Amino acid sequence: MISKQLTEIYQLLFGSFGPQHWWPGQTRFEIVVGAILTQNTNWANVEKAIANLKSAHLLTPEKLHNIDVSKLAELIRPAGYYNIKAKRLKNFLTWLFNDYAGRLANLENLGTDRFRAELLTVKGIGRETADSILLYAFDREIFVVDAYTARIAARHKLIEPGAGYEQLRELFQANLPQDYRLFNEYHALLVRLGKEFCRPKAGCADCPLEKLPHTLDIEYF
DNA sequence: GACCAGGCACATC
DNA sequence: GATGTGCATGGT
Repeated sequence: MISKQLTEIYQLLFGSFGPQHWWPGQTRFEIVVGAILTQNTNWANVEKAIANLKSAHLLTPEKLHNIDVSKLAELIRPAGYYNIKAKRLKNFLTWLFNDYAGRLANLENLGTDRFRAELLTVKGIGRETADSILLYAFDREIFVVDAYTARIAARHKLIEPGAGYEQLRELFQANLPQDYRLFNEYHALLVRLGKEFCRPKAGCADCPLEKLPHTLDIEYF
């Protein structure tokens, strides 16, 4: 059974790495901003951008909604793709202010399906970003899929090669206990594993999943 | 200097 | 629906 394999993987990862304390962010808004800034970008660079926003005392929906997009772009420059990401942050804020009075708390009333669908209408918020916001900022039972998740699932033959985002999300989401704390920790552990053992040029020596069935010659993407 | 990093939108077939 | 491209910084 898939659920048994997923549970075994989780136990091996947690036993080896321990709790990852995700999401690394002080406030719900900081989590949302981080989710957008980390798109295809190393987290260390995102931290620099967020530090800039904090230093300028701009890390609130009101402040970011009101500052000039070019000023915002300059502040988040270390995160890379800074022009497009500044627009994406603005798109989120425009939606938040137009439809929800600029208050994240007003989003709490949304059912998860509706919430996800609405996030996906914002240009610049795709599936992974939406799901990260839902899980890590709003404690919704949505499993976040990223490049590491896909690599690891492929490497351990949990899913057919070529599976898409929704199939991967379904794999984890439907075969685990419905607990946002578990989804939170599991995804964080997969990223930890991916960074250390399941990336180009990384070896499998001392990988916590070394003894599980796997293949080395997978395509990275 | 090449390669990579917790994606996404858009064009094109 | 699948595939290709632009977007950009900072670490290895």
